Amino acid sequence: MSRSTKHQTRGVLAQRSGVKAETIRYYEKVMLLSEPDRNGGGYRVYSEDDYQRLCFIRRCRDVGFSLAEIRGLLSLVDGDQVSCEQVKHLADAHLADIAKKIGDLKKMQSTLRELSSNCSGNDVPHCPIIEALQSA
Amino acid sequence: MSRSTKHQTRGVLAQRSGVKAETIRYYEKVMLLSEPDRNGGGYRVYSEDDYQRLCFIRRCRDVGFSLAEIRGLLSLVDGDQVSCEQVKHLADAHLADIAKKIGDLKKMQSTLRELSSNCSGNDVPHCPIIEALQSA
DNA sequence: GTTAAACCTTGTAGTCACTACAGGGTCAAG
DNA sequence: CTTGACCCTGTAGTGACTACAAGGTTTAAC
Repeated sequence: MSRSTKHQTRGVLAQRSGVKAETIRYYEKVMLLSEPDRNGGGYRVYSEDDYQRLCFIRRCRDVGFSLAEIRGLLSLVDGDQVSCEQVKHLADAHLADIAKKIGDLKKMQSTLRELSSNCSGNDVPHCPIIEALQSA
Repeated sequence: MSRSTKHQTRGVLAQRSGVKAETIRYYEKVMLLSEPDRNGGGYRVYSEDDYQRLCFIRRCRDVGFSLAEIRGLLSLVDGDQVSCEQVKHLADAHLADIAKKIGDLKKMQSTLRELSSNCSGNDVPHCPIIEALQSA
């Protein structure tokens, strides 16, 4: 471990990882990240391993995993007990979640599009969108 | 107003509207619903107008409007100043939101699907999903 | 050497839209 | 008259942050 990799403050880690500095503190609080070392002034000092772990978390968030799901994935990684079976199960469950959310949003979209298409957008007192919502 | 329409307790309103009883109390707290009359024992007693308003709110929620957006729509309705212009603007802004959310979810979906397709799901120690998330 | 900016520290409170109690009071049926 | 289903209040919890306030540290410039 070179000296430079231990010189990362929270802000540097934030910039490199794309995770906001305050969010890093939050991840520490909810124990996704372990408590880092401190320098003389009490500043957090992060290692390259911390950086890797944070990037893993960010990528998981990017594909929509919840922090609870990420905790599960991390415990598999941490325990050296990574089996495809469990990971694929988590991923596929999450894919089902995503599909459901997309379905729900598409339903909203088509309903609202239909309402909107009946509405001229002119400055008239009777709005078909409102009327539909009032008595659908 | 007949006697029966003034006899609705919170539970009855909940059942009829499909909004949970606790949620009705919450809507009163955040002032989407005005404070209803009370009976001798202090129970809330709702009118048919309250029912209509609650259904309007529920339909708005069904198409994904936030409570803030609904507040905007309700103030237009309450003020008798419903112009298509403003309503359509709100609806179209919300449609843009929905479209963005669908886009984001689809991106997650395709990324995660690709990861998942590389994973056999067998009980082996190296999982390509995890490896991809660790070093993408 | 000092000073100012830019960073960091802590704890706490706010966001959104509910949901879930605890600890009581009221009402309707039998 | 008792039982059970409903209702009342206030408060705290959810998820995943975000935004302070009130201070301490570091670093760069002058």
